[in-house]
Amino acid sequence: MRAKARPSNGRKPTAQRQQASDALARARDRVLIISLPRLFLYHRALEDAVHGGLAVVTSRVLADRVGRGISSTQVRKDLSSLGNFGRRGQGYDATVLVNKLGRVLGLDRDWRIAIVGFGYLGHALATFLEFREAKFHIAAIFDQEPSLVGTHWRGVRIGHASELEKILPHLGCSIGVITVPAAAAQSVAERLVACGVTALLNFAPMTLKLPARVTVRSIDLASELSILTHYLA
Amino acid sequence: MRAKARPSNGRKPTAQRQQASDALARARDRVLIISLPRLFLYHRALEDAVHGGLAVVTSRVLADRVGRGISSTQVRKDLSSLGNFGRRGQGYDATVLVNKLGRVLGLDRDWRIAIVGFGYLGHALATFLEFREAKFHIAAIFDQEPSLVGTHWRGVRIGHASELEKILPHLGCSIGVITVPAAAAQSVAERLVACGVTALLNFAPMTLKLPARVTVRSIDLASELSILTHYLA
DNA sequence: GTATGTGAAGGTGTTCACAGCC
DNA sequence: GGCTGTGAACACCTTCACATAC
Repeated sequence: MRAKARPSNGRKPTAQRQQASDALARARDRVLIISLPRLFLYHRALEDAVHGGLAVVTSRVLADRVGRGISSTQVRKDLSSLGNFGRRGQGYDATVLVNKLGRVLGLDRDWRIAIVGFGYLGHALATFLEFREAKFHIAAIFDQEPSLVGTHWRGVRIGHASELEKILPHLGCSIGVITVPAAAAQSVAERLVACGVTALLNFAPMTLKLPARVTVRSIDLASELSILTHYLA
Repeated sequence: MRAKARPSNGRKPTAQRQQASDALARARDRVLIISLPRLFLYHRALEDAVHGGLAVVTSRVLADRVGRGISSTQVRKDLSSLGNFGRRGQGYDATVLVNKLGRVLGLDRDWRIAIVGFGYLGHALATFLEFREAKFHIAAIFDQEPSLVGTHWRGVRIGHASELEKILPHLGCSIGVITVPAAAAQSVAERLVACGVTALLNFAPMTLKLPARVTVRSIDLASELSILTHYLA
């Protein structure tokens, strides 16, 4: 005979931790799981629509504006997970939707960002945010390069990487951007977290090992290219 | 994101043709569907392992090296889809695996890249590839900025964006990188495709509409940040 | 008629459990 | 003992179909 529904005892610590962190993540999300990138696309498309004078948008119009093979059904499913503010037979009030999505995505308030590594990539990100994303403010910049340290970028003094602990804790940055070489990334990440940063955007081509409470997004240029080459090969 | 296999030109939409094209698409994928980013991570981790002197690697070791919550089962499933070259009881020959993964990812040969838009971001990518990814060569660079045009970057002359059609077709670039403002991206993409580029890495914050035969990967910095802010909010 | 919202069905990716082999 | 390889179970996400509301 076979015992059923046996409680899983004495699991491996890694598996257990994984499960616990999954459960936590689930509880925090509740509403949305892997649909976040889509919600962001809806938000952007709706901003454009509002800007272009559209007051009401249907799921079909929104799907077409987003492109990327997203269906109107998908749009409705995603939106309905946030509540019911469409009007049947009419569509969605664009402004209401933008606001709702903005709130869900955390785009209804401003954010302070610390950039570590101010080479071309750090520069690119800073410039991009500065003139395109009003909600994100570069509040701190660090680098190791002596010729950079002490200079200013749009009023922000570039500090030496070693000054991180001295400067950062006072600035209320919740987001850190890591654009340093792979060898330095793990250490920089840990130091940022120690200074109160709880979300990281990592461009270093490696996996960061950090406490589960820290949210990390990694952008791996080599990975993206090799996905392209796979399809070319 | 993987586009759905859709017959690109409606020459003969018979059931037979549909089935054939599906089978073809399946045959091309067969091995890998959404696991490509993981395969790349395995490849990188294995390169490190080989570099560090490991000759044999188990699925567990590989999983731990990759991190990111990937299980050893996941590793085995992914690898087994490429064939059976593990030795039961022992593990995988690291060198054999690296080579196999390299072949699957198209990293067993060199690639020529055209960059359009040579601001900070274009510069960052070029520099990154130049000194870290030997397989990728910057073969062409374009920009609109008069002060840039005519100058050289590592021996590559920076051409004016309007010269694209004149210069690019002779260079055999299969990959294009778009780091221009959103307003110019669609047009640039179409022109690159017209010049024979069939894979694009797009940094412009918008959706490109292109023929299905073109593979596109989009990196959207604002999207990544807003995913972070969602978890912070 | 038109478009939303949603349970149910269908697909796809991940995890489990164990057979097979060293 | 150890580790791979894999069908089956499971969980998740997407699509379908249609009830619901304007």
